[in-house]
Amino acid sequence: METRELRYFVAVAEELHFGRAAQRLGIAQPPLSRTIQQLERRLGAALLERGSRGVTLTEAGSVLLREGRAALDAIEAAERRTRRAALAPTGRPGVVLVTKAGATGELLAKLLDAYAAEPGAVAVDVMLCGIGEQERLLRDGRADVALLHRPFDSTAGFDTEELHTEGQVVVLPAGHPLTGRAGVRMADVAALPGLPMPRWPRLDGTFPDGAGPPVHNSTQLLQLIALGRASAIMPESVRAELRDGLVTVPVADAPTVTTVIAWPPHSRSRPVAALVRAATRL
Amino acid sequence: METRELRYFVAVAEELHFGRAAQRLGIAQPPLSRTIQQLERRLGAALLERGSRGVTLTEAGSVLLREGRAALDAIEAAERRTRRAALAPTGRPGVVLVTKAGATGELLAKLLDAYAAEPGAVAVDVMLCGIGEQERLLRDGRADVALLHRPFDSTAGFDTEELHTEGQVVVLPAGHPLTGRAGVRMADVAALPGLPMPRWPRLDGTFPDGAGPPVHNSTQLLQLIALGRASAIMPESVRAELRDGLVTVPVADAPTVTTVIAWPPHSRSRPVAALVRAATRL
DNA sequence: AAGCGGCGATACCTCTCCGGTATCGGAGCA
DNA sequence: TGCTCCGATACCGGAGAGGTATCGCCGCTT
Repeated sequence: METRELRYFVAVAEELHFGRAAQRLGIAQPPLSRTIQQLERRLGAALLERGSRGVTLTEAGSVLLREGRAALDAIEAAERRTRRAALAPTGRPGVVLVTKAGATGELLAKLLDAYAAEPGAVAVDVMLCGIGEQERLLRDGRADVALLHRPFDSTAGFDTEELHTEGQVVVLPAGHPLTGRAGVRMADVAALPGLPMPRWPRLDGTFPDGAGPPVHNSTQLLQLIALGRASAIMPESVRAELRDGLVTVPVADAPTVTTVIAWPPHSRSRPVAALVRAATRL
Repeated sequence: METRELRYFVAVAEELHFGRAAQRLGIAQPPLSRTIQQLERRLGAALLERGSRGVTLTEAGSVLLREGRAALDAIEAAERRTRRAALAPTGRPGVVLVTKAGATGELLAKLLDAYAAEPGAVAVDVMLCGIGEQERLLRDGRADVALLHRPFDSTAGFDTEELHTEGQVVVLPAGHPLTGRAGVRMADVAALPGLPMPRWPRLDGTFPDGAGPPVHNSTQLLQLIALGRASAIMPESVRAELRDGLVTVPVADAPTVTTVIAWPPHSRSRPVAALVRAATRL
């Protein structure tokens, strides 16, 4: 199977429309139709059901969509990492570390310091990204290593080491009645009147239904809380970056949050290994 | 990057010789040279150092070899799993489970029974293979799920669930002096006079250096032990399949062996998920 | 029922590029 | 100074990728 065929199929499977897929690929529709037919013939499998009511995926088609995306990511990763390896004139390509903006501020600083002190340390580019983007960046080779937070981020398919585990706190506007309490439970804060939990965007950019305000990053969120429009359950370490007007109360039965360092299993290059070693020693 | 280019590069990188690589690929040498040059130009990276003393990999080349192999495996896996999904006329493709021959006999039987009792269970093809082959089969799509044994097998890049943990025992010929002991330590059995530890083949089929007899499977090994030519440290569960003339003694400080069920992270098809669920309920 | 629009398949052409053969050029070696 | 080994280059023929024009089918409209 050629990369081109796979790219074409994924486009059609995502659009479920040959014309639009062709446009997206920057080619005409007939060669696309022909390529997909060829692919189906070579695989000996019907991938698409062409009804008059548009195109649908067969069972085999949805398997190929899932697996094909992963394969295309792997190819893209190979390409990008090779390019980066070649850029480094000294034979020591830099490492790209990705983490969520606003999280792990202190831990990250300590990690970078600890690694930089090692003999043979190479440059570490820090990349900050939004919620849920890290996995994709790690998978397609734009990043080499990531700091993830379980259970929010999925670590499926990566090697990981646990770095830090912490409880969660509820963040409230100063002066809220619960503020005086030494600790609360999930049930106490699940539906505070007038202070709904915020909604975070999904990977495709849309928001789930619900009462809470949509937010894109933790700065927005903290501001909304200070304004008395929301409350949120967050890892303890947000305390370090709290502004005036915000108070935290520990939530006894909230799931604990574990910060892990993650990397693609095949890419255990020397710099990544050293970075992981430095991290586990913190 | 096209699959063809990647396949060609991997062949050359493995052979370190354009002529032999071309032969292996079934093409002539000139188109191969040309394709590699094109790939290098498009990547903007020198992949191979052409010296008069043969070909060597550059830093970027070894990155592409590592990543490229993974990518090719992913493509092969996509192809195979799609073909298999299409073969099943009922919309319920069978699942291929792979495990080492001679291991996990009882556990496997229980797992298959438990899964078969589930509603909507599909056919499970059991594949038995040699040491260290499972990971490759899982990665390139010939298998969907595997029973692995940590710490012997690497689970890098797979999702896993632990099923069973057990200690290890030393297997000795009946009548050996240590036989009467209730337990021993690693130091006691590390170098028994006349009973060396066997040597298992590496992935490439060669054997490490050492005194012990080379063996390919546990039947051979147990026979050699019965003949008084070797001893071995193995998981407790071998007791179930011991023949006459063999005795086991627990080894207190041997690392414990964990049987895990593993699957590729992207391939969480419904049948695989059901199989994993059945396994964790055992 | 006839007409129309949307969409994928087909027909046919062009040109790129893949693979083959023949040959070159440089490095080691006798 | 040849000889050999090996990768690069030159050049050619054919498969195939992509383009345009058009067909055929289905559903909707009037």
